[in-house]
Amino acid sequence: MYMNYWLVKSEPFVFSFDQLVADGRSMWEGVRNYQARNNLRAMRAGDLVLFYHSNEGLEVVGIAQVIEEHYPDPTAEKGDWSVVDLAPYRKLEKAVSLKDIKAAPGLQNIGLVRNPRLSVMPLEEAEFLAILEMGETEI
DNA sequence: GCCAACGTTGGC
DNA sequence: GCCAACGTTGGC
Repeated sequence: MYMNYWLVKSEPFVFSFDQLVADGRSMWEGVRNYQARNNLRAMRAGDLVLFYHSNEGLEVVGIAQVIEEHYPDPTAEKGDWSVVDLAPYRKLEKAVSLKDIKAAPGLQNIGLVRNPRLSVMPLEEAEFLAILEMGETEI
């Protein structure tokens, strides 16, 4: 079975990975960027999603899993926006910093570096696995 | 807190 | 449909 890999960003003081763990699941709401929305719509149930803390932390801290594919964003008052539901999958043994990602061979083209403002992005399998390895975590 | 990069809006 | 102006994101 083919699986897609993704990375989402969240400001930890707004919604952290620990909060996702505490809640058990979360609707990924509020995306108002077309590229990010289209990425949400391409997510399939079971896909794994790296969870990155932006603004504070600046590190990948955990893995989430898509448990509900896209549906209309109930928080959108107008426009054509989507959400997915995510559940916590695993916390990384060791957080992987943006600095280390930038310094890693093979991660030079990762969306996180090339397009730092995009909040939902696809990852190559090799990129996903490289970050897991840096995080000393196996799936 | 600054500012660069990018996306969106709106006048023409 | 172009492009200038503006707003937002997010690293530093």
